[in-house]
Amino acid sequence: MKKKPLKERILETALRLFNEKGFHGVSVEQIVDTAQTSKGGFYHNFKSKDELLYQIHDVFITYAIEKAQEAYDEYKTPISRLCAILHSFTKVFDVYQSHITVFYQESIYLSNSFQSAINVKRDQYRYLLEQVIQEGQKLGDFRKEVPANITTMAIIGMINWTYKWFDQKGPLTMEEIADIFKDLILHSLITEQGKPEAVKLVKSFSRNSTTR
Amino acid sequence: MKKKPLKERILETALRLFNEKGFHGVSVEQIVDTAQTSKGGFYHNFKSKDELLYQIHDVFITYAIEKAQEAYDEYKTPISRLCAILHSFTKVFDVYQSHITVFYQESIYLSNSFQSAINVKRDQYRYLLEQVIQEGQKLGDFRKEVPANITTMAIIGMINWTYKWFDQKGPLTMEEIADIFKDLILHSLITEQGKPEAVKLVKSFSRNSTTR
Amino acid sequence: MKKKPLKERILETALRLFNEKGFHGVSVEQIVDTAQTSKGGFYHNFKSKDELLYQIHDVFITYAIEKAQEAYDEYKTPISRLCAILHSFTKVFDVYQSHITVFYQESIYLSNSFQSAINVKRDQYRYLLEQVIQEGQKLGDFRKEVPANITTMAIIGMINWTYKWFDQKGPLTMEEIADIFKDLILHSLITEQGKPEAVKLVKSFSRNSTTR
Amino acid sequence: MKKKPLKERILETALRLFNEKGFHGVSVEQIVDTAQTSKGGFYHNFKSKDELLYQIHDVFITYAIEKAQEAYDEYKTPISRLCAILHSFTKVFDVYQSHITVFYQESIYLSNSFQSAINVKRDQYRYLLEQVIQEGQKLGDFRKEVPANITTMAIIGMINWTYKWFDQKGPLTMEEIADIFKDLILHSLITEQGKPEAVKLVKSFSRNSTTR
DNA sequence: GATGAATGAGTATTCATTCAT
DNA sequence: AATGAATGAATACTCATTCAT
Repeated sequence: MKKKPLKERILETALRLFNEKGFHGVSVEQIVDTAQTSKGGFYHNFKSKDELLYQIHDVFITYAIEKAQEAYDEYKTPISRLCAILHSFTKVFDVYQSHITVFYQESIYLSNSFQSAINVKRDQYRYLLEQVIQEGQKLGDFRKEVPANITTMAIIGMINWTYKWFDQKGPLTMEEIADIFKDLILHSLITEQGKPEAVKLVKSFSRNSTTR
Repeated sequence: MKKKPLKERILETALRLFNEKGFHGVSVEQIVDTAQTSKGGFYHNFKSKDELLYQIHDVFITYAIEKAQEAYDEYKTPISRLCAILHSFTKVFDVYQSHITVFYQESIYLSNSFQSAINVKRDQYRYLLEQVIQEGQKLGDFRKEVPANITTMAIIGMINWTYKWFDQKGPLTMEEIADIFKDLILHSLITEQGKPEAVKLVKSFSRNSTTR
Repeated sequence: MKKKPLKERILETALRLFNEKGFHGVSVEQIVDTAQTSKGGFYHNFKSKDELLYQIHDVFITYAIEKAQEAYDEYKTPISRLCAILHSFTKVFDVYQSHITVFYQESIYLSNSFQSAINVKRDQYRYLLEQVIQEGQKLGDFRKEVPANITTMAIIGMINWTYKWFDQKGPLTMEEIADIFKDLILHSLITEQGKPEAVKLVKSFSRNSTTR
Repeated sequence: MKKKPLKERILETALRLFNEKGFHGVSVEQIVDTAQTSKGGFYHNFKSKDELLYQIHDVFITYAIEKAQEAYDEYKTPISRLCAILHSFTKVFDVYQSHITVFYQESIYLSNSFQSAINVKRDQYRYLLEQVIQEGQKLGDFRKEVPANITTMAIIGMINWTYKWFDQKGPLTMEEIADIFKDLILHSLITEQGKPEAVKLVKSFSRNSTTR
């Protein structure tokens, strides 16, 4: 019956429960009962409930950076890279939706040492995106009027907030939403110079250009 | 010495503490000690710790809707209304930054009845913004290619996320950030038809138009 | 029925139980059950089980110093002072036998800060006795061949060890035992010069002197 | 690398740890980690943590009795026997200082059956010393005014208490301390008749006698 | 003989809430 | 209105012990 190793079983169970009721709404007892193990089994695998929370954070943020980095590496122009990074987030979302919720909702409760470990990776993610925007501005594809750092945070906010409202069973898939985000973000940043490339990546541009 | 009424003192103290350590990181005892009152004083004013959390939520969301509604009412065109609503958020931020953090961080821990009360108001806020976007699309000022509801959530995410990173002592004021957001959002939505009006509201448009 | 204040009731109950089963052999639950109160009642009065242990220590050692100091102050010669201090311990024993057992048995488990607080007082007690012996050696009443500090520890050992074997229901009272200790100790320390005074304080000396 | 047999390694490690932190301050896990073995290795050699504690007790008390008995057997007069027994304790101390601490500190936590096994040997030790004193009193070497049993406990207390304060790195060796104890004890017990023999065993007596 | 994952009863402690004063 | 002593259910965590390998 129980195929999966205990540690994994605990992690997944905890994740699901945290996602439903929040970190503080779930007791270790509930976790071990649901995961069909014992207190001992839990603490044999995790030093504390806090460490479990950290691991959930770490799994997600590590994966998110990895996917974003892959997206960055695969493409060579700022516009295509930006689109690819936005798109990469849909993959993260597919696999780790629950992690994301827990990540943004409960990170305040991580103990200090765990928190700084996470912040390092969080910053890496932000930095990657900011880089792409700066490169785009340098090359003249993106408007220079908006500061790269604030723009980065605006985009990150737009993306991250989806964890609050995205519904798996809703009318749109995460991929479709990502396409809309790409559309909005490219329109908000692109210069005349960048439009030809954008046309290939976002449908609405073509119409836009032809209309003109 | 203690000028303010007890209830207010408790609310403010709790808010500050919740903001620093999270709802679950603060006990009623800490609140009453810091607010220089007693357990009795607390429970005389609040039915439960949960109700206190609710009141914090309610104060903020009520104020946010009010300001957004004022902004809506004061202006008559979608473009100016959108700008005004974005701007209104800076006022909310100035007064209620701590509330906002608690609101987005801890709402999961509100008991069900409180949660639905809050959700009603939360939806009102969202609806107001969505209305403006739909009106703009109808009138041809905003692009119809992007769905109004997703766009609304994108904007809300962009704005709300600021509570995670905005720093009072940072280089930019909330007002300056709001101007950047206006710039980004208008560029992402506006049509050729809307540009003349946008020019008056956002600096960068003028440059944009003349360049062309 | 319950006349005594809760804190006192908990202290006495805990003391009795610790005395019987040792600090680690008694749970907070057992204490509160026996003392007819609740976990909350316990922790309202004591920060931790450790603090309770500390208080037991402190009550005893404070009383012991006080009685020894009184004995010291009441008499003026080293011989009479030594006898009085030995005698004072019987009073301490009468009132605090259980405390003593816990004190010597469990002090290793006090947390560091508590431990140093106790050690300060423990040293005071030792110092008082050592003073008396040094004074006696200076005046020529006590033999100078034995070092005062080791002699002090020998006496303290002799006295303290009684907690391991003294039996309230045994054939001898603590007072009678103290008389025997006085006898042994004076004989082990006294010089020819000191004997006249010792005669008045310990019976066996008279016989000793006349026989000669 | 690991020359010693596992059981011995565990015993020594446990002893050291118990000595530092007390029986309850050390977990089986800490023991096996420090001793570089496993839970299984532990329970293969000891039925329980309790049995390990018992073995520490037993090793020490058995050795102490053996040395005291050897001292008793080697000499034939009460005075020389008393001195030899006091001296024998220094040997025990050299080899088993940690055992002694654990013995006196933690014996309360031995389970009943183990406790009675230990008490039998403890009584043997006491009995041996009491015998010597009674013989001395019978022969007229020791004063009859003091009861043999209380005197025995006084001596045992004096000796045992050293485990609380003796410092390996202190100014005096255990042997020197034992000499002082011999001095004090003989002075406290000896009669005129016994003095000639005591002179040979304790330096200060000679001075004493000549002075007279 | 040896391992270490797993157990689960037991522990100290916290904390929102009540209520007599 | 205000106090703070008292409650007791709930919580995270420990640890001696077992057992399949």
